[in-house]
This record gives sequence, structure tokens and C-alpha cells, in this order.
Amino acid sequence: MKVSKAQAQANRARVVETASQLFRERGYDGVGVADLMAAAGFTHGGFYKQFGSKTDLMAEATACGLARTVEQTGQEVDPVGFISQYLSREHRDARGSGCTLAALGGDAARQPDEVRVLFAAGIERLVAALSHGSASDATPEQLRQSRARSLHLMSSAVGALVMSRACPDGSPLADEILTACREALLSSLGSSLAPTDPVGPAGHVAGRPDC
Amino acid sequence: MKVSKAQAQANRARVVETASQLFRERGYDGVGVADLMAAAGFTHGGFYKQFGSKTDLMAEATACGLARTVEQTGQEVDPVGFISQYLSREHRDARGSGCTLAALGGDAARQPDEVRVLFAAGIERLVAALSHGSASDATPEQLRQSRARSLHLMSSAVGALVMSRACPDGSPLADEILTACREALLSSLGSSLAPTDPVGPAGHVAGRPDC
DNA sequence: TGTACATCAGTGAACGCGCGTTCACTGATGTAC
DNA sequence: TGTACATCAGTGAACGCGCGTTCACTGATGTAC
Repeated sequence: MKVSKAQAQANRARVVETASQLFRERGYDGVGVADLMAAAGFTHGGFYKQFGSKTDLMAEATACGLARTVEQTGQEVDPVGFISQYLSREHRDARGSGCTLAALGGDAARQPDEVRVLFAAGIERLVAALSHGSASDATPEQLRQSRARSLHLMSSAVGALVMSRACPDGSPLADEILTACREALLSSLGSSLAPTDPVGPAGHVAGRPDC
Repeated sequence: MKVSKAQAQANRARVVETASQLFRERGYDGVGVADLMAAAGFTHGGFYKQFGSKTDLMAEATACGLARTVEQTGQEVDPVGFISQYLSREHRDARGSGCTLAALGGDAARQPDEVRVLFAAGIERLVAALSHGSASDATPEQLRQSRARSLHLMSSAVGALVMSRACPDGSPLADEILTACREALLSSLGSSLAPTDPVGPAGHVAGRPDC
């Protein structure tokens, strides 16, 4: 049963989106081609009409997920908002729709350069998004410092999420890691808004069906 | 060909050590039972004489690796030494003998509670090791702050290593992440020893054959 | 201390299963006339 | 505009392969006499 070209393109996009989410939840090795196609509503045989190999899809899904992370981060008006949302329980517990860097960064180290190049590009774009407050009349030294600050902020946030997720579900330590890092980062940002709620309201991590 | 009880026990320990290293290098899913036994110098058939299942070995190897990480961290006299060593290129490039938290923390989130409990315990012991400077006459509030500081320090360090490893080998960004986080953490520790070497000498991450 | 025998760590072939991938087939789409 | 036909997205069975696991076997260890 053939399908219109527009429909085929939409179906392909749905597979990439589904893959991006499932890879974040279960890792690259934890999702098979058949699983993935079934989750997207298809049978597995059609996979190779759309993608050259599972590796190709891994790269495409990673790029898609990183793009979504960058997009969501760019919506945050300031680093304070970013940290509050990023280090919330909601984000930690929503692996499939959350930050690709935190969900797959550890796996990326074992992937071919094809995939790692995408992670490096994603990090660069996140740094840019987090530094967009820096005025264009900043000196080179100010830009260097702003960039270094953004890299450190991202590292802390990614590390806290990874460590919190490595603890058993619902363990006090998992929440304590988020709280400690959140307060430390917020206070280092010079914010006096230290919230009373231990982990925070955080808004929604994923506003859309998600990619 | 049977072997003496002492030899059998030593052989078993060698399998656990080898597994700990290979899992850190390639992830839990990236190492098969046959690979692992061959790397330890055996054939795969004997595996089930020593371990109940691959999952059992995963837990044991994780505990072993975390214990080694805690032990190495405990040897550092202060957080400055810890950071300099942890965020060195040498540590980043030696996955198999480096920190288990950074190498497998991302994978841990997808493992059964049996494994995640071990990670939580490892984090607790690392916090204790990093906070050993805190005097016993500290107030509860001082202890709370010291603990929060250690958690934040660990999160930043783990995140920086994960992000640096996610970039392609030899990319400038990979080194920049280490440098930025190292300098930020050292200066937040109030150290005036900011080193001139961009990434640092770092000593040896793994002094021993390693577990 | 010497001998006969049970034990069991390690070997290597074999198992079933799930994976990534291939392929003959279907039938609606989209094009040529 | 209507008709005949080529295209190709999606189906579902099948493939080879590597995985975790099992098992009959070996032969040095360690024990009972």
C-alpha cells in the first residue's frame, strides 16, 4: 500500500522523533529497529526504505533531539530560568522528552565520530543560547569568560542530572543532588531568588509532542 | 583441569577486575560474556561456575569499580588535588581505569535497582571522602553546607568529563570544557594556584593494574 | 606416608533467541497518453 | 478529463549472526582410608 509523498515524509519524521525519544529513554543499544518502528506505528520491514542503517537513524535522531534541546534552552530568558527548569524533578523523571546531552552523553563517548560531531555541535549551540545575554560590545576577554561560565554551568547541570538519575527511583539522595546543585548554581549566578520549594515547579520540560 | 581453591578465587577476582574495566570502556551492553572471559584469559564456558548471570557480574564489577574510585579519591589530600586530577586529559582519555561514575553513570539510569543502589552508595562514600576536611566539631549547618558543596563539586566534575568525552577525540571543545570547568572549580574553592598549563599534568589516574 | 576416589574449576560444542538486514509482494499514488 | 501503467512506501516472512546460557566432558586438587 503506497502512500502519498507528503505522507511518506511525515511518516519518516515520525520515526525519527520516536527514535529520538526511545533512545533517550533506553539508550542506543536498548532499542531495536523492530521496537522502534512498532512504536511509530509501522512494521519493521519498511525501515530500510527510509534509512540506510540503524546507525544512520541514530545520528539523525541525535541531531533531532539536540536541536530540540537547544530550541527549548533558547526559550529560557536567563540562566536562572534554565537552571530551575533543568534541575527539576520533572526534567529528571522525563528522560524521553528531556535533554539529549544528559540522556545520551555517556553513550556518545562510545559512538562513531559521526555521532560525536553532532554532540560537539549541540554543545556549541547551547553555549551560544546560554550566552545570548552577552552584549555585542563585550571585549574578547569578556566573551571568553562568558563562554567558560556557560560551559561550566552546562557541565554542572548535566552532571547533576546524570548522578541523580543513577540513584534508585525516589531515593532521598537523588533529590538532594538536584537541590544542592540548583542552589549552588543559582547562588553563583548572584540570584537572590533561592526558592523555598526543595526541588521546584520547573514548568514543563517538553511543551510539544517532542522530537 | 581443576585448579586449587586459592587459584580459583584469584581467577574469579581477575574476571571481576577485567569486567569492571571493560564495562567502563564499552558500557554494559558493549561487552559480551565471551569477550570478557577471553580478556581475562579464560573460555566462556566456565563463567557460570563463578557467577549466576551476566547481571550479577555487572553489579559486582560496578561495586568493585566504585570502590576503587572512592579509594583513589580518598588518597587526594584536598579538593584542589581531586579536581586537578579528575579534570585532566589523562583521566578523560583513560575510561577503563577512570571514575566509574563518569563512565557508567549514564548507563546506570537504565539498570535495575540492584545496580543503582550501588551507585548511590558510591556517591555517598565519595561525598564522605571529599568532606573529610570538615572537622568533627562542625555545626549541623556547616556539615549540611559541606555536603552540598561536595555534591556540587562531584556533579560538575562528572558532567565535565561526560561532556568532554562526548566530543570527537582531539577536538578543541573537548579540552576547552575540561579547562573551563577546572578553572571555575579551582577558583570557587578559593585556590590561588590557577595553573598555567591548559589542561594539566594530573599525576596518574590509575596507579595499579586497576579494578 | 601412600593409594584410591570424589570433587569441581575450567573447556569447548551446542542451544534458543533476538537482533539488524534482505526480499518478494501489495496496492494506492502519480504520471504518460 | 479519463484510462492504463510504472513507481515505490509499507508489509511480513526469512536470513545469518552474535548473544546469554547450558551441558557433557576433562583432569588436577583435595580428601578418606
